[in-house]
Amino acid sequence: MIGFEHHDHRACIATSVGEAVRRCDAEGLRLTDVRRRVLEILLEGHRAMGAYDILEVLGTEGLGHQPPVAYRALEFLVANGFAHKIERLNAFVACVHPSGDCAPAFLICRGCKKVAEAQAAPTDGALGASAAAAGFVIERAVVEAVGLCPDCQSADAA
Amino acid sequence: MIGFEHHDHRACIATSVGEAVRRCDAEGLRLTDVRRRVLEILLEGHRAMGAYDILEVLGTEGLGHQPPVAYRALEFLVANGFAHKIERLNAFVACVHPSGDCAPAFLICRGCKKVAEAQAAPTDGALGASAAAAGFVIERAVVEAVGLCPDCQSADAA
DNA sequence: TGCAGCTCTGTTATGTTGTAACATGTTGCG
DNA sequence: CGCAACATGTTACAACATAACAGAGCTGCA
Repeated sequence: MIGFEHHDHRACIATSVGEAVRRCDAEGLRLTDVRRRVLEILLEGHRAMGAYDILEVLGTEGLGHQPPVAYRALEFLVANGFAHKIERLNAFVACVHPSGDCAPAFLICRGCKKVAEAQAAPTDGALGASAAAAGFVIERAVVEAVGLCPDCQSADAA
Repeated sequence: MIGFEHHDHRACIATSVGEAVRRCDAEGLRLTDVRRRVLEILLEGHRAMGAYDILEVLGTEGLGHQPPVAYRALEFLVANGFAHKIERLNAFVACVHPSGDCAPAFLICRGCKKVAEAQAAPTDGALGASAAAAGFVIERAVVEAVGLCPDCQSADAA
């Protein structure tokens, strides 16, 4: 899992964007300026960002001032596994996994809004058993846990 | 789990409302007309309903025409465990458990919008382990799985 | 009884998030 | 080139949610 530990952001962004470029190339996807820039913005923030937050940044760079610009780029990124939507926050985060297929679980810090992405296998365990018993077929599942990250626990205690 | 099987709705509603009345009484909570009616509306629908759907019903009954009326009642119900919010749908469902404290997981049918509520223990298993490893303290977690219920699988196949 | 404090309700207005629809570029390919 | 497919720009609006304040009604207490 990529978590709350501090790390080299610059390198993290470069690596992730590089991966995205490579995968788009391999799969015939078009990582255009806007899409790439939105991915970078998400990676730079390394936290959940609203579509309008992103749009504001795009605006200052002359890459579009209207909501659909941001939403379309985000739709592309989410559809292709480069980013995820955090329903609870109406916000988006970059995916931390190079591969395209993941069943993410999120740890959302209510203090600093940072989001860590863990891997979950929600269809295993109690939920999968319940679903199977009910005859329900799970296609996608999201897990969103709210709590406090180590930094914010310290701040809270202080 | 309460799932997609057909059942006696009337009895289901009466039981749930009765439970709510009893618990509010015991805990000094005020289940007012609006709040009680909203709970009934959710139970009658037995599916995820938007705040504005509920407001529309309230409106025809002279119980308020403005968004805050519905949102306030829903806030009360959610805060006290009588209902849950489905983030993915921006919608609400009645809780099917008599007790006040549950860690719900939802099976959301993308065909008919019905929602089944299962119990999950998200803090166990892989997610709990990841969180512990990162030093993250989980306070609440929601699990929302999207798929097809048995009825809609049949309809899909047809 | 009266009134002080609280909770709940009613209402206006507005903020936030997300899309439909259509016009205009841009790219790749025969 | 000329077409088809995809991407972007723009307008307008729909859907979801809340801030802020006014008034009604209960509760407890002197």
